[in-house]
Amino acid sequence: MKHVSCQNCPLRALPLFVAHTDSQVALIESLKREQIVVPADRTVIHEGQGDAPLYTLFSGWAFRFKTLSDGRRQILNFLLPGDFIGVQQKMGDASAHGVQTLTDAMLCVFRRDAVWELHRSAPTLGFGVTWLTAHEESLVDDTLLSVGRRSAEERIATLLVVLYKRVAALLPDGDGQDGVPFPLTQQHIADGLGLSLVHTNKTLRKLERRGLHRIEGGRLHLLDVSTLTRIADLYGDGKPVPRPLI
Amino acid sequence: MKHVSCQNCPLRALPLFVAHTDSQVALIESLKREQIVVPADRTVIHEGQGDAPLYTLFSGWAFRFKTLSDGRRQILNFLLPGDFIGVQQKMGDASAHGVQTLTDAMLCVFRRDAVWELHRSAPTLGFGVTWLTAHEESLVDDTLLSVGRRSAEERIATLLVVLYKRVAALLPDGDGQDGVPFPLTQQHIADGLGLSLVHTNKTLRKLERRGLHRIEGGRLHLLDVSTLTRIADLYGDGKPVPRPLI
DNA sequence: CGACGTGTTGATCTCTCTCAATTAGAGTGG
DNA sequence: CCACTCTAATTGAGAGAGATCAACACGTCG
Repeated sequence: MKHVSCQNCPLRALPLFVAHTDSQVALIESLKREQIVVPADRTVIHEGQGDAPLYTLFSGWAFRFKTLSDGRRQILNFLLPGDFIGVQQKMGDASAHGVQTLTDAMLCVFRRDAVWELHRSAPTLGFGVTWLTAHEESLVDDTLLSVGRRSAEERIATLLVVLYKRVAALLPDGDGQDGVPFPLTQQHIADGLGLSLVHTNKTLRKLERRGLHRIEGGRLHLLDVSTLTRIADLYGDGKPVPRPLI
Repeated sequence: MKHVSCQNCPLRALPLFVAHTDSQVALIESLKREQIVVPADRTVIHEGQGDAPLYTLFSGWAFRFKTLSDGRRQILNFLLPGDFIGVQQKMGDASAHGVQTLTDAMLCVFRRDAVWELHRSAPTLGFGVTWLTAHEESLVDDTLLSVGRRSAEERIATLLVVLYKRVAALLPDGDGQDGVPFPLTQQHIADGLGLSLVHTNKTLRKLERRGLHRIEGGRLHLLDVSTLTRIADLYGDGKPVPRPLI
C-alpha cells in the first residue's frame, strides 16, 4: 500500500477540517505506520479486544457497536472519513466496543503510543484528540436521547437528517443536491436506533410514502428536510463545527 | 468558601485515583478559581448554555441530561465525586447537555481555559483529560446498549449493579457492606433508562420482591449480586481502572 | 438454477405506556 | 397537636407502540 503523505491528504482540503501547521502534520505523519484497505462488513476491532491499534478512517463508512451475549446488537455511532477509531480502547477500559466496516474502507494506522505522543509533542493536537473524543461523545448523547425518549418515527427522522448533514459536510461544496451516499441496510438503522428490523422497515416506508425522503441505489435523498427536522425535534443551523483531523 | 488545597484533597487519597506529582497538583490548583456549594436539585449548567465553566465534582451527586422540546428528558449519565463537568461545552459543540445536582454538592470551578492550559503545560494531565472524556463516553455507550437492547428488568439490574460499583469504589476500603448512598428517585432511574415512571416502579418492586436488592432510607443494598449480574448480562471483574483526578 | 441477503407486508402478541387513584412521609402553619 | 400540602412511591386497568412470527418478492452470485 502506497504511503500517502498526510500533507497532501485530500481530507485536509475540506472546509470541515481545521488547518494544522506543517510541523503538526509532519508529526502526525511520523506517527502513522501504514494505510490498510478493509473490505465491507469486516470487523476491524473485536469487542473486548484490549490491544487494538489507533486508526483514522480515511475513506468509507464504519460503525462502533456493542452486543449482549445472546446476540442483540446496539450500534453506538456511525463513523465517517476523518473519524478517530480506537481511542477508548487505548484507555484500558473494561467496556470495549467493536468496530465494523459498512463499505470498503481505508484506514490510517498509527503507532500504539500515538495518542500519548500527540499530547507530549504537540499540545494543540493533544487538545484536538480531547476535542474529537468529546465530540464523539456528544454524538452518542444525541443517539441516547433518541433511543431513550423518541418514538420510532422520530428516531428515524432524526437519523436521516443528522447523517445526511454529516455526509454532506464531507462532500465537495454544494454537492449533495442529488442525495448523498448511504450504505446502511435497514438492519443497521434498526441496530442504531434500538428498533426491530420489521418496525424499522414499516416506519421508513411510512415516511417515504409521505414524500419526506427516498433511499435508492445506495443514496439517501431528503425531499422535505423541514418536515423531517420538525418530526425529529431538532434545532440548530446544522452547520458542523470545524474539527481537527489527526 | 474556604479554598481547600488540592494537595490535601481527600479524593486524591482514594485508591480509585492515580497519583499526580506535586507540580501537577500545583498546576491544577493554579487553574482552580473557587469552590462552590450547590443545593440539591439545582441546574448547574443549562442545556444550550455555551459559556459554561469547567467543574470537577468534589462531593455529592449530579447528572447530565438532554430534553426534547415537549419536556421528555433523557439522563445521559450520573456524575459522582471526581467526575469532570463541562468538557463538551468547551468544545463549541451545537449539541449541549444540561447538568443538575441530585444532592447538595460541592464543585471546584476552573478557569475557562483550564482544559487548554492543562494540555499546554502538562501533557500528562492533558492526556488525563482525554482519558476522562473517553471513559465518560464508554459509560454512555453502556447506557445506550441498555436503553437500545435490554428489557426493562435487564436495564434496571444493570443500573443497580453498575452504579453500586461506582459508588463503592469511592468509599473507604471495605465499606459498602451496609449498602451505599443512593439519592436517585424512581423518576431519575426512569429518565436514565428510557422507561416510564410507572413501569420503573413496577420493575423495581418485582426485583425487590425477588430479594435481589433493597432501596431504603436513601441507601441501595444489593442482596444478590450474582443474580443481578446475570440478569444484566454483565461481565468483567468490576474492578474500576484507576483514573486521573483533575 | 438454487442459495442467500435485503426489503416488504400482514397478522398476532406483549411489553411498556398512559391514565387514574391511593398511600406514606416530610414539612409547614395555625 | 392537627389539618394541609407536596413529593415520592405504589398499584390496577386499559391502550398502544413496537416486537415477533411468517411469507413472499427481488436481485446477486456461485
